[in-house]
Amino acid sequence: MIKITFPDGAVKEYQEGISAYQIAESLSPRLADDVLSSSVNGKIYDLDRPINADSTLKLHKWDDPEAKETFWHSSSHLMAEAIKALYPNVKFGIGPAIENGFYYDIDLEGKQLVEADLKAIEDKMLEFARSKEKFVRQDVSKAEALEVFSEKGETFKCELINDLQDGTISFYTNGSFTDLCRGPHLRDTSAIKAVKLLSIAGAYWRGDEHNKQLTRIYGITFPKKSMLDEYLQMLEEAKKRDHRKIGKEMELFAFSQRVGMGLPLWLPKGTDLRMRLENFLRKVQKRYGYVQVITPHIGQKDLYVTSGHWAKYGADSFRPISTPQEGEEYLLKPMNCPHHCEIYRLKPRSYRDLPLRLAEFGTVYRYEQSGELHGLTRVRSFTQDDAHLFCRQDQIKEEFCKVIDIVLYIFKTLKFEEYTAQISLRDPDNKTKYIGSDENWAKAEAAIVEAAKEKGLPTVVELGEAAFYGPKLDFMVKDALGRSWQLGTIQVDYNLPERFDLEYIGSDDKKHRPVMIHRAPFGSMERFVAVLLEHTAGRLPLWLIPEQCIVLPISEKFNDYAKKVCELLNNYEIRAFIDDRNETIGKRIRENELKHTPYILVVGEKEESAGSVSIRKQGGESLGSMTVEEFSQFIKQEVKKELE
RNA sequence: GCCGACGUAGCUCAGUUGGUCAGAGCAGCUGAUUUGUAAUCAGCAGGUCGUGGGUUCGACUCCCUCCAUCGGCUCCA
Repeated sequence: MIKITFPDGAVKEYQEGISAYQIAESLSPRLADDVLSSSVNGKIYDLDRPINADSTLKLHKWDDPEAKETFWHSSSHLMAEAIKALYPNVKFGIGPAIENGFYYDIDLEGKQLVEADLKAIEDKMLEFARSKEKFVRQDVSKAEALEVFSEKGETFKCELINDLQDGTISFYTNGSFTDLCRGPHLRDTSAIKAVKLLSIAGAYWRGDEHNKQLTRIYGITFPKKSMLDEYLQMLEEAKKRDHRKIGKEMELFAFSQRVGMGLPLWLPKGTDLRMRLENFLRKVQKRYGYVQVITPHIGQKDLYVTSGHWAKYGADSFRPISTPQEGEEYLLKPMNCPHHCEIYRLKPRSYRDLPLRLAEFGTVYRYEQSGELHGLTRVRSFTQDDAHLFCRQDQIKEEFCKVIDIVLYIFKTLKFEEYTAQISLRDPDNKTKYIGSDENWAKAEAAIVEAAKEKGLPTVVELGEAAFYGPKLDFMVKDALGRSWQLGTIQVDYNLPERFDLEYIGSDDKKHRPVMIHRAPFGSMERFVAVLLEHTAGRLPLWLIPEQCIVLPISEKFNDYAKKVCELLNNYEIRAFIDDRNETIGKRIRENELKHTPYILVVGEKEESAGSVSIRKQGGESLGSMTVEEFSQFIKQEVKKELE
């Protein structure tokens, strides 16, 4: 007998070799129907795989991420089976579950697959799903695995097998399709009731563009048809929140082919919004002891040779700008740090001067490949809310904590409740690709981990994701379609101080090397505005929105009064506008509602004689009438509440 | 850059198997109307149907090139 411990702490005894599914059956037939996957001793485990020792057991139903992963992983095998049935000559790459669904990379041997072909694959998948094919696990030796797959001509699989440890290799078979796979999988295919293949894309084998490009098919499946319908509905809804659409509707920003791709044009309302965000951050930064600087948009090539960026990124950047003077070359600045380093170098610095916090809303230019550009989230010209903190080694953690405070204050004010903080550390197996001493790296990494822990951030640690010059902490937020975007970033840098030979005089009267911290709480103004628009679906908070209220005169007779109201409100620094078009009041209300204007002020005879405005809140709620002064006080209160 | 999708007025979209198919709504302009909380009425104007080739008696419709946009991949200081 073996002891099985359940998540609630209960312990039950079972026959050795019992499966998770049998245990579920013993608990309740209903549970056995719903359970899709299990974790044994914290590792995801096939429901039918025998359990041979005392273990902890967790049964996963659809709502658990583990269940979805198993479900979608099995679905990718089901898709592979269908594709193999329809196109027998294909070769397979990898086919994992992803956050929303799954994909499989396939070498179609020259055959072109277009979206119209997907329907046939979907139908085949459903056919196999209905025939309730078991997922059968088989442990194999490395030699055996290689033999099986090389016989089939599955060169990609053989490459994978070669990298695996003998004794850890397993196959899974569903129907006539056998795949190299660690598992786990569903018991059989019958749980997959709804299938949708979403798109075809090219993807390079092992993510390397020097390798062969395979065809990647993305899909998603559900245990119920209604869930698929809901999901597709959700995708439609998300499209409505696309910042590119909202930005166009609200006239915030635009692109022009003639100006150039990826070069955003900020329109008057967008500029207004952006400046308000910048001022908001300027105020916060001032409280935290930052000083503002302004540096040029170009710099001599030598500046970037010194910083090391020319060697590392020069080939993939905008080409140098040459001048009438022979041999003179300038680069569009791809970052602000080298300029700031030069400011640091202007005079001898004392340990008493540190930390020196230089901030700049610095516009930078980076050459992104054309296919990479995406609205405001990925552009070729953008403005970082940049700052560089020059500090002593022993100040790193405190400075880090303060930056985290700023980021959290911004997130709180703008109601970004869902974010993760990604700590990117060195790849411990490949330390050579990083600049800086082992000792310094270790110290910096420890400081970041401690600071994140102290601030209670929801963190994930990614090994090997660090920049070449230092570890970093990134704040990731999701857009309308669930894609993750990096916003705020904090990075330690031991490299630039070295390269620019930065120093300070310590209390010991000796020269020391300062540490540099790069940080940008918004990330970039462009990306931040994009994510903010998707997050709020264009319903920006009152303190930020370009048009806080709109004044509607009932008829032409009251245009003068409406103008007066508007001017008065503007004097109170309230962003009020007037809509005196020759349209019915009903139409003007409708259109301003559709624009999500927070307050609509209607003025007619009653209001003019009382010196008041009649207030309609966005959505239709009436707030009665107030004098112009009362209303301006009211708006100020509301704004104050938002910024608390 | 690569794989796939798409490209008709400023915007959102119709346009059946190639033959009055160049259309609608909104926006714009002109006029009427002077409005009390989600669409007043009438008229006018707007497009070499992304570009350049080709097939055809005839192409928005079929084929090819290129360009742009969109979904991915690679990359992201």
